[in-house]
Amino acid sequence: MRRKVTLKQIAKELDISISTVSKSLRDSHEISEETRLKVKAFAKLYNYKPNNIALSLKNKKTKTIGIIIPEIVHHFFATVISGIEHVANEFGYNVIVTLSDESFDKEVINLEMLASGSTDGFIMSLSKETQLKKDFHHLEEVINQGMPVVLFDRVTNDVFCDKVIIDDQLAAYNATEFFITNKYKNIALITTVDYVSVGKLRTEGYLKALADYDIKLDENLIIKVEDIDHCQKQIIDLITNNEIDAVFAVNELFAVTAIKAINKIGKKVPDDIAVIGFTDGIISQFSTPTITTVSQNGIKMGQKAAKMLIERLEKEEDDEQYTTEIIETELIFRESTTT
Amino acid sequence: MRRKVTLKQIAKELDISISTVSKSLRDSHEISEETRLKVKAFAKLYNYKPNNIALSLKNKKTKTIGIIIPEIVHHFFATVISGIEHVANEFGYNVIVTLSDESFDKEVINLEMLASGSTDGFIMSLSKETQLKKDFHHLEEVINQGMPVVLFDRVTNDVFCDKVIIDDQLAAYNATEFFITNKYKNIALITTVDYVSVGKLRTEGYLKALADYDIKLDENLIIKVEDIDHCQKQIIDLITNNEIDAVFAVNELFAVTAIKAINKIGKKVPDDIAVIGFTDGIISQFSTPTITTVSQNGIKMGQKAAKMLIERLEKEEDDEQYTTEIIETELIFRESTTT
DNA sequence: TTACGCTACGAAAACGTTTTCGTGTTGAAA
DNA sequence: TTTCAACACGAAAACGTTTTCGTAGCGTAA
Repeated sequence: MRRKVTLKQIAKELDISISTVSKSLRDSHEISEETRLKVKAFAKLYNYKPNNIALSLKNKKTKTIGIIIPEIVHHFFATVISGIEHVANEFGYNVIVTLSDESFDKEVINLEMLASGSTDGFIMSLSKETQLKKDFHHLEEVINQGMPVVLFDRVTNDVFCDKVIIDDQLAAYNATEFFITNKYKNIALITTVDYVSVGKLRTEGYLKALADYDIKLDENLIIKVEDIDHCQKQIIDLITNNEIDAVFAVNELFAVTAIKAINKIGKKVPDDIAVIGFTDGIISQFSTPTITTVSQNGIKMGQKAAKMLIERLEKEEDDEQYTTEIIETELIFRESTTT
Repeated sequence: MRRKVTLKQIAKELDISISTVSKSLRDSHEISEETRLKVKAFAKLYNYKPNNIALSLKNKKTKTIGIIIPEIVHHFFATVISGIEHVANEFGYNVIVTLSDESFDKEVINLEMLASGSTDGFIMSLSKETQLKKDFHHLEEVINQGMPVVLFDRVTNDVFCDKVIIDDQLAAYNATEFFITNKYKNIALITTVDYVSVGKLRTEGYLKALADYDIKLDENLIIKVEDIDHCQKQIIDLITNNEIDAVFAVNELFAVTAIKAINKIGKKVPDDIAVIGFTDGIISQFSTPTITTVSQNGIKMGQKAAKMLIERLEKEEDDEQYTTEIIETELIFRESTTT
């Protein structure tokens, strides 16, 4: 077993000082060509690589980005990570991923762990519980310590930092508007409880579209799902007990569940009831019928977030000018709607 | 902006030595109660947290696990990460994730980056290109340097280390056997090219089942997909040009694509043609019909891999006894088959 | 001969910890 | 009064780098 070789060992072996070795490897002009080449040859032979930890300690930079998200087993978040990772890699950064499991406490613990020197900055999406509690002290703390934070998707106005979001309200508005202008009149909404920021915004978009087109709001056509794992009954009730011709769901899962419910009562998608979902994930692409959906482009969100963070990390003066980047969405038409 | 406070600053502020501060915080009996409490109060006030980097340097341990996988936008890998992350967290480890994008070079680069002090060990699944090239020097290198590696799912016999796999061959055998014993005779196989280790094993399981039950092998019923993004035509050809009553697909995507192809030519799943897939992911759960599939349990794989790695990390003497853990699979029956 | 300026290298500090060892002070036992 | 242990603390090394500064040796110009 050949342990990693250090500058000290090379120095000892070559009977020169550590400084000389370091300088040689960094091509300092202070060192004679002869020594320089000798050191480099030796280093190459022994496959010397500078120790990242030592470098981090010295430079007070880890070249590492901390990602804290509610969960990873969720296509959207996976795509965001993918986007972040690629940009990070390009700029010589690594990413360290932790999951909050939608828990406030875990989010705090993970944040504090990583903030103790492990990362240079954070890219986060808030846990449901955090959004519910509206407690952002942990974020303010790290920001106050000079660590940049970029929030994406599930963000809050109460924290001052860079953000990357989509215009959830507009996207929902557009989807609803599509239904309206295509003569659908009884448009149901399957959304989340209001404390989930994106759910609330999407609900608002739906409401605004109805209002703008003078369509009377029927509260019975709106359901707010609390527990995503047990949404089925709620959705079946909605479909069976109301005369509807269109469903707008604020995520894929609700959309596909709605479609299955519609099939179950003997109606057809899209002929009897049309469906639009949110998030262009695996389900939308492969369900039968494939689902018309609002594309969220997690990759692009991740890339943008990473770029914003790295840019802030690499410029020395910290300006307090925070920006909120809006990633454009588009309606992707598939089989669950007709035009 | 209140920067992170260090031992040195506390020492200076309290006019005592760094050692005393450190010992106080670690509840050393060497320190008088008075001093100890004073220091602790001060540390709490200023929210002192030991710097991870400094600790890593001193202890020669990072408490970090490196994960290198082909891609993250893939439900199975996401579940494995989830499993790893939770176990890691439980034991006080963080995980740092990098993606090889199925590229040998990126796998090597990432491995070397992280091996330079950033992590204590690795959990990996090999990239396709690596499996094709059969070049594992990078792995041998880090193992040789004393860093434990645990390979999962896409592994190789050429590297000596701990491994976590499922019995791909047996799982495929069982799926095929299910078809056979239920009177299906013309069983098609949609698999990958042979250099993907798991694809090859699953193919072997299929072949073995046919052989054991004296079913004549029809080469036309087997297709090996090279490019997963353009498998559609191949699959449609298979379905249209052959008299088949069952399809075994080595992943979800192939399975759902087959189902869509079957529907397109006017046949029904499962009545005309039954389908079994592999990997119990989102697609299998939400496609219409839902897909009978071999459950791979990525969570459990991740957990097991993390436990094996951490166990090796935490015991000082390194035995050279490597084990290969086999995670049991099960056939999950859904709507794409009848019994 | 003296003075000076290069060249080529080494010593040491710094990053933030932990830990070993040394030591001054105190109190009690002889 | 002397001796010794116990107590409470500090100095310093170590982890692996980079970088600043100091300097020995040498050649050259005055």
